[in-house]
Amino acid sequence: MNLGGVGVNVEELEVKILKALAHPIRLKIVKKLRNGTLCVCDLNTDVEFSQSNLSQHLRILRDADIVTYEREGTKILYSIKNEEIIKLIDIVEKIIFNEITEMSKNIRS
Amino acid sequence: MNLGGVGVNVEELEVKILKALAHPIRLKIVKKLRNGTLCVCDLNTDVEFSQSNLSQHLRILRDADIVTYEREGTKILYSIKNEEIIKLIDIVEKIIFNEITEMSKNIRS
DNA sequence: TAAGTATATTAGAAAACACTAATATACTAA
DNA sequence: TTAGTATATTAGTGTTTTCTAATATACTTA
Repeated sequence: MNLGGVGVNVEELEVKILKALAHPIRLKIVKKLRNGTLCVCDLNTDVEFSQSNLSQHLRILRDADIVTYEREGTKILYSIKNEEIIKLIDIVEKIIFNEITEMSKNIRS
Repeated sequence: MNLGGVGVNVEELEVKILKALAHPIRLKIVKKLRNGTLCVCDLNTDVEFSQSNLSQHLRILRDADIVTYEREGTKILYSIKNEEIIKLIDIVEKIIFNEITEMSKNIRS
């Protein structure tokens, strides 16, 4: 695809989205944002990751156009940029839910 | 989630699916399989990747439960295990399509 | 059984990614 | 202007992923 003289590789962008979501911390961040806007400080309540680390993951999500942010006073508020992202995650959850349900059937039989 | 004494980490499985799809070659493989079953030899027509490399990527897709395979004579036929996977990819495509459409609007204005 | 075809596995080197610690930036309030 | 709070960036190191080349396995057919 080529728009206005700017070469764009669709597959590359698709992979970028998937890659950005394919990390436990980043997936957790996006899931938290599913319920609405949060500031970095809210996201940072997790002990699992350091502030620096969180910030780096947020950058990857920004670069992949998965989240946007805006300043509000001293805080930075993050939100999911695109409703479709939520659908994507919902589907992944559904896939795993079905998989586990299937597994449990096999275990019991 | 804990089923039948087997500890299962949902998030981990979700990440595994996303990770498996988050590679240009693997995404291409899955897209080819979207239209139906193919043998490794069909997938291997691409010059982009070697036989060995293809085989390794197929393994990753199998491990993530994205594809299944069955032998038919001398060939191995691969197919997508789960219809939901197709929906997932369709959504990723849609996200990028919208993104690019939006981009092109901004370029022209 | 031997040779051929299709596919998988292994080993090892190069590239990409992720984390920690330290430092920088950008606001706000005193 | 100074100090304080919130967030981002950088550098460096350890870990994971990816690729290539070589080899192994599993069928089939002569």
